[in-house]
Amino acid sequence: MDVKTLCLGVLSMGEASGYEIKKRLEDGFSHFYDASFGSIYPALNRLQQEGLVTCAFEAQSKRPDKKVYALTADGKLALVRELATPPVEDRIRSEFLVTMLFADLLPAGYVGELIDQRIAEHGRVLAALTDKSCDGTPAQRFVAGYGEAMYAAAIKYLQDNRHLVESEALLAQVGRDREENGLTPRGTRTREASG
Amino acid sequence: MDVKTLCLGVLSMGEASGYEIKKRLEDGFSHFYDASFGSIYPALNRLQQEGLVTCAFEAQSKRPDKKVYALTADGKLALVRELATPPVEDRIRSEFLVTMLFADLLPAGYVGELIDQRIAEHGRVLAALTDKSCDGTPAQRFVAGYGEAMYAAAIKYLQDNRHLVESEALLAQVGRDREENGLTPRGTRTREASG
DNA sequence: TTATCCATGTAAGAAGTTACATGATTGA
DNA sequence: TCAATCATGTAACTTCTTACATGGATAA
Repeated sequence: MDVKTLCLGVLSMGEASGYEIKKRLEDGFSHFYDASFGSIYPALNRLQQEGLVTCAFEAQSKRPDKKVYALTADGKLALVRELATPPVEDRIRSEFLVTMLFADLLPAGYVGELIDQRIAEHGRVLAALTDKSCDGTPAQRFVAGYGEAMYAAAIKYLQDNRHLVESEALLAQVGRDREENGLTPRGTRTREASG
Repeated sequence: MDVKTLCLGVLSMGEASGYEIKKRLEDGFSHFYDASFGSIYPALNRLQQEGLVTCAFEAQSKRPDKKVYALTADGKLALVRELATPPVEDRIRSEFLVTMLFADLLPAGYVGELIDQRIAEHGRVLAALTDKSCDGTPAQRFVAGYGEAMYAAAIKYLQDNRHLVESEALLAQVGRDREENGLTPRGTRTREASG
């Protein structure tokens, strides 16, 4: 699955311009898939070449001209075929969690700030999703609700367990343990060699 | 943050070869960040050129030779500097959720199977994480626990709400609604134009 | 005997992001 | 007056994945 499929999907809910596709991805998709203009516009052009979408040029006064795309029968087929291939596993890339994993290398206050920010940001997204999960098709509510459940669980977990990465005393101890075990710059290696 | 930083991070917990770094990422990181050999080996070579890691060659009998990397003082500094820059938002790419969003284009039975598989797979990962969240540093338990919380919430949500994307009657209705609104192949556009 | 583990590396390519170019309109 | 919205597109670049090359040891 790639940006082309994503465009086909958005278009299956109604015709749209590239710009509008991006907007619709932002509010409704953005927590589990995203794409930039730099990938959407080329994708739409390729899709048109392949006959999977049609394009209607619309001149507008007071606004830049628009190219409104719509699915063709072939396009809908291609979308269904794509959707019928088993989805690959979720790919998640969380710099936040990497940072938390090495929290003992950072000032506890900074770690606390990061968690505060994260809770606040998740709260905002959660509120936005809660609005959305009331209307739309059942499938749209399902997906919005999924996001809600995830963000709510994340907030709760962070609140209940932040002490694990914020406790200064603990962190200092871990720091000392590390000195003893792993981080000597060189030369002291034993074990593991010459098996 | 990139694979180089990830390598520095793993090495901050103890020296390792490229192969071992990959293994350690797989069990402990893989649910929120991953990297392939094709990115790890070049990363380690660059890191060595930059003086952020040292490399000890270890000849092994009965096994291929090994290159064991260890952080230098500069490397640890670089890691801390990286970790101190605010993490970018999580990037999540879920083909599963995209598929769910367009579930009405697919046979309900197939959608049900996908959900069953997802619940089973999440259950496996959850069990693996539960083992891990008992030991390790507090930070490691924090991150493993975060994963646990997410997978548990996902499983519960799927069980409680799968009817939203599996109900045949509803889906058929949505399908008909779509015919009427969006998917006419071309020409019928009104609204939205010439604003 | 077949597959998997160990172990490193390169090269080609996919897929996407960022930054830029262009420019009127509108709201703060 | 400054920023944001609308609107499309290209080019350079980054980053990572996949596939390949190599090959002994071991477990099923």
